[in-house]
Amino acid sequence: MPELPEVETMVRGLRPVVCGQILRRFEVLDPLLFGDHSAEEVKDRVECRKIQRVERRGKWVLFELEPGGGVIVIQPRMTGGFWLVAPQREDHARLIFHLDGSTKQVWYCDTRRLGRVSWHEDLEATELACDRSQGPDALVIGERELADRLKRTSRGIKPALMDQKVLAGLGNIYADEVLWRASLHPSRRADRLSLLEQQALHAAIRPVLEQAIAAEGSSFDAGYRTVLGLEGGFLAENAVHRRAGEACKRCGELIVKVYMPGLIGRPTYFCPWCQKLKRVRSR
DNA sequence: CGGTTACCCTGGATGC
DNA sequence: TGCATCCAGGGTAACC
Repeated sequence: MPELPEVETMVRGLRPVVCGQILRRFEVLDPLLFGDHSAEEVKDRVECRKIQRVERRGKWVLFELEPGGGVIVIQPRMTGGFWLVAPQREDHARLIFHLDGSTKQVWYCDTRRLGRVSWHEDLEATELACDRSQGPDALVIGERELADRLKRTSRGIKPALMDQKVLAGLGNIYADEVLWRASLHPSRRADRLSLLEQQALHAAIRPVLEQAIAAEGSSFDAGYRTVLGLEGGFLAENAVHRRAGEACKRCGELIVKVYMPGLIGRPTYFCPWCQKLKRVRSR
């Protein structure tokens, strides 16, 4: 479910309600979600501490507690999400943050239970953990840095963009949208883009993500919702993802859906006219 | 080492 | 209706 725009939307929704509040009780309904530190251990450290800030790094949510409380890091992965209102499916609730404020509790729900919860002693340790599995955030990365990182892999440009160690935040939906905007075929080799193509690619990332954030992310089926239970609107205005058979907004060619090697079980959508794999030789 | 796949999970949609 | 199969916003361990 959540890629960068969805997680950013969650964080923006959580901040005004959660920041400055004491985390009275950290109720753990599903201890399977925890990593190095057990649920009990985390409870001991975070309960009765003030939540100072809520931040996003790539697709991760960071709850920074007052000194001594460390940092709770939640990776929603495919189906994790936060609810300020009672969740649609209360049986999918995995955590409950009990607070003092007018919003008494914040639910964390995760249908498929693929999400993970970790805890780190302080900001420094959190930073290290983030850097170990994530590259620069997609909203922050510079053109040169992106180009340098793409030069280091011979994979297709789409799997490279989805690799969180290359840059953090893009997933299946927004990789498709960024590549369409930059007019690049998803199977182009990441290390063989021209300078112009590198520039076009970098220039496409921010506008796509910002438009998606403005729309509060992408919802379909029973998946992602905002913290208030609302659907994100981006898939009503996007270019290619989940639009197989529709006309390309740029050239009118029909959007296709393919499964590319290296991306198991994840469909790719693109415009075969705008996003050509090979240059057509003119004669 | 880098690239690819197998697998972790569950529920809704689709097909027979 | 009932049951099997497929599908899905992610990430990582294990394999070649």
